[in-house]
Amino acid sequence: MSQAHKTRHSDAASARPDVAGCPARKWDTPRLHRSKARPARAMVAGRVGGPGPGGRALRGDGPALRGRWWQAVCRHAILARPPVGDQESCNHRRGIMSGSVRVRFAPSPTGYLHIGGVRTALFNWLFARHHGGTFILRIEDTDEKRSVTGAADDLMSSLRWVGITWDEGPDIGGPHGPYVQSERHAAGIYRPFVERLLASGHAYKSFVSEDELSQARAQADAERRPFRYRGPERDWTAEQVAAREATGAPYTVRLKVPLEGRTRFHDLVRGGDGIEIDHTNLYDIVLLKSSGMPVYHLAHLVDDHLMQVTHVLRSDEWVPSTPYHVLLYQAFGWRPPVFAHLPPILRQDGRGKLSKRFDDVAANRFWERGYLPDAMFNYLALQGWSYDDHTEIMTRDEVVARFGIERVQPSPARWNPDKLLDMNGIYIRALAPAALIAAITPFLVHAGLLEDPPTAEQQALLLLVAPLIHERLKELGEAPGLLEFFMREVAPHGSDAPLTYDPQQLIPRKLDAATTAAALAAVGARLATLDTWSVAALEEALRGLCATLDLKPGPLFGMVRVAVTGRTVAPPLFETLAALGRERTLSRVAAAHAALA
RNA sequence: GGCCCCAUCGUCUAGCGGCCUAGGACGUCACCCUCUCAAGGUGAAGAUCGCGGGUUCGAAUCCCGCUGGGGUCACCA
Repeated sequence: MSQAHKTRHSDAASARPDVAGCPARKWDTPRLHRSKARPARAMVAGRVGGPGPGGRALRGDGPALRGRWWQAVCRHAILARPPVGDQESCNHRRGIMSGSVRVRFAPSPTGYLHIGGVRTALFNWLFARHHGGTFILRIEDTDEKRSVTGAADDLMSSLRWVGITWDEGPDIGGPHGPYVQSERHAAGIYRPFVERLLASGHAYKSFVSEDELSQARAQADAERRPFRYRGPERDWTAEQVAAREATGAPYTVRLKVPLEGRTRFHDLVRGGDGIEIDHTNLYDIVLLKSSGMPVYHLAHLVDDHLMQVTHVLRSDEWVPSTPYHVLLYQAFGWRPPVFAHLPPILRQDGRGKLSKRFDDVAANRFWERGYLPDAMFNYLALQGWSYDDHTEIMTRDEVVARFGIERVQPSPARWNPDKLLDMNGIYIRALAPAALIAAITPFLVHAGLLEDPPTAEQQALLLLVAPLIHERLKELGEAPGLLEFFMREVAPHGSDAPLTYDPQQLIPRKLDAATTAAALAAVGARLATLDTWSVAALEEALRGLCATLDLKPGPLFGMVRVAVTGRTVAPPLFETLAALGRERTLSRVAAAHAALA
């Protein structure tokens, strides 16, 4: 696993961090390696099948093969059993095989996109790319009250940042546009479908007011019984409805859910016999608000049908409302898509879903926190999906080639920032030197350590200094703190106070101020006369001084480190001195010496 | 509360009836390397596979019950 990965993020490459305000970076081919990792038997390309069920990854030769093969067959048998009939189900299979898989990510623009949303988008994207299908982005903004202006743009840049690109979407259009529901509503797309349901008796106009509803709900709560609204209007005659409508009373359109029976649907992630719900647990959901705007249940379904979506991969929380959707498909006489409900990502403390209140998970903030998109991509791919028992670091292409719903777990994952951080470190270390400099420069500029753009002199310094912190970085945002003393004559940790010394730090353990001062004076004298200011010469000189002063390297180098950097933790000493230059080194050593007087 | 889903080390996971005295990774700890910190190396601790019943010659793997956790019950998505 130590050789370079040659192919990376094919179609995502050009869409890299062009996030608003996000610096463009140069993405060299990283050398991903971690010597601890095994030679990865799973990396053998032959194990990864081509697209389609027949060619899916049938890994694990030997006894496991049969099991996996059967599982694959069974999963597809599930596809073959949707409620509409054999002809239709064959289409499903054909769909996957012929590469006509169509999936979508359909967020609502109610604010920032969080990491769980990105994961849902990612799995859809991976599914589409793996099967050579189409990935659609659709904005579901049918909630006038909650929609936030600018949220859609923000959300798109979050997706682009991790390298998720769409084939059809609001900004690029496509054969089934527009891709924003409010625009589709304005275009009158949904109305005919409501009329159709009304005409066929699958839906009805409901005249209850919101007040009446909340009252009824409150009463049901008080009586500790479930509230499941079934409008009395569901049995009204056409005349009754017309009469009421003539009064100008506002109404909603509700789905007339059958009072009896059960509805079943299959789920690719869970498998088994599917999920079945008794109609007595359902109610007559609103399809059309009194404002005339369709509700999610109706809008998404009409759009999925019109956009010929074949597979719905969405978050777990939609399971309870899926029966309504199935009923709606039946009412329209349409073939439902294949459902796959993705496990949620739980909060770090495990209590509930991810939320901004408890974890810092706004997707659009990760780049500014110093995360690499590749690291995020890799981490997120592993939240609920795995390849085998040991392969974790994978390029985009590898994940695309290996991804499959069969290996998506039904059980929840938990947000694990430590793991992400570790991966980020791995990806940072894999950056080529030039890529590292490009990656950290915006952070240094932001911290006021570099001009924007950096001067030639600053660029030269970066070239010298960036490699010193390369393997010490886990977040790019740590760069300013680590490099600050190269660029400013100030105290560490962002303070504007001049460089000052804490004698406690300056004086090594078991030494006193006088000895330390004497040693620093000797260091100053020696370095002042050094012939060549190079790493090798510096090391030779300082090691020589150890003998002269009868000090061990630890204490001597330690005090010089504090003198020169103002801190006890810093990059390797000789490289640091070499980069800092003779003049600044000597003046700081002198200043430290003075501080001990 | 009703309904639904889920259940392997602290966390992410491997496991598809015998390859399991349960494998890997993160995190933790120790040691090595070493001018500090990292990185790297070696090793350790850490899971009676939530509990209880079955089925089976054999179960982490299949079935049932329980418990626990999560989701959902809007003119929000």
